[in-house]
Amino acid sequence: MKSRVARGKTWWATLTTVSEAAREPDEDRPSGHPGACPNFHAAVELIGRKWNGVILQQLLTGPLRFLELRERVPRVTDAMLSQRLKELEAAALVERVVTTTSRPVEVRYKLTPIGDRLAPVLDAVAAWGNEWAAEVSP
Amino acid sequence: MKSRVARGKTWWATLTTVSEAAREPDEDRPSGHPGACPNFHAAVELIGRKWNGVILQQLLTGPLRFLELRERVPRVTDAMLSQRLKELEAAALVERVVTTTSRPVEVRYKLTPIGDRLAPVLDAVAAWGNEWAAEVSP
DNA sequence: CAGTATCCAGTTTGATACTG
DNA sequence: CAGTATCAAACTGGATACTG
Repeated sequence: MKSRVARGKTWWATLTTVSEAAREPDEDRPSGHPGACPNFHAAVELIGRKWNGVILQQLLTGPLRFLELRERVPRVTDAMLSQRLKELEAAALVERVVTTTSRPVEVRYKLTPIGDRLAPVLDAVAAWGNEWAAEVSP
Repeated sequence: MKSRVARGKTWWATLTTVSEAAREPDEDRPSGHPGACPNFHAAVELIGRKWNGVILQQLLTGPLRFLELRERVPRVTDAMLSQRLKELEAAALVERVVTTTSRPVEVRYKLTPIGDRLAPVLDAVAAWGNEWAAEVSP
């Protein structure tokens, strides 16, 4: 296998760029009404993808190594975490930084600037999540 | 088949309540560090679930009927939309209102109060989504 | 440590057709 | 209109074992 970012063939892996998502057909709505914004659509499904929200939330606290991340994300497996990190890297939200080339290597995952700007978004989700929880289980 | 909310057996359909989600094991993190908040985890994956984000966004503009919703949510199918609406109803975000009992019946889906409070959250996601799109495709 | 490869069961989706 | 039934195909996630 050649490239990183290969196996994670997912809904959006079929799009190479966000701009493609932006061109997301959306056809079949002949005239008028607004319909959903493709950017929103892509964004919400990316961060809501299983594990991604939690991974991102943890990285918001600072760069983490693979194992650190794994122990902070409850039931995730190596394979899942690895795949999700590749997807997030491809989406330009996360950067993979090799700290040491001497073996064993040290790798850190850190948010990119745009990834970092997710902070208020995830905070808003977390805040709502608590209200929701309080609502549903009084 | 008896109950509404039956077929959509999904990750979180295995939890009956949000409070159960809150008790989500999270075990295996013996001591210390914060780890992810289960409320956040559940919330982000619920709204990020395929179609849910867009459905919710559309309902934020006001109550909609089944077909209105379907035409506003790009590629969704009847079956998917129906299933998602049942899940959102079970999650207490959406309320199903039967407007007319005379045939053909008229049904409207509207957000509950807690569902309505998602507005700022989804706005934040949308705003970020646009920044992200601009970033990735300049 | 930081992953990858493989296998595979279980879910999720999508098409299509049909009902009250 | 507002869905449900059914079936096949696609994708996902998890376990296990292995590498540099």
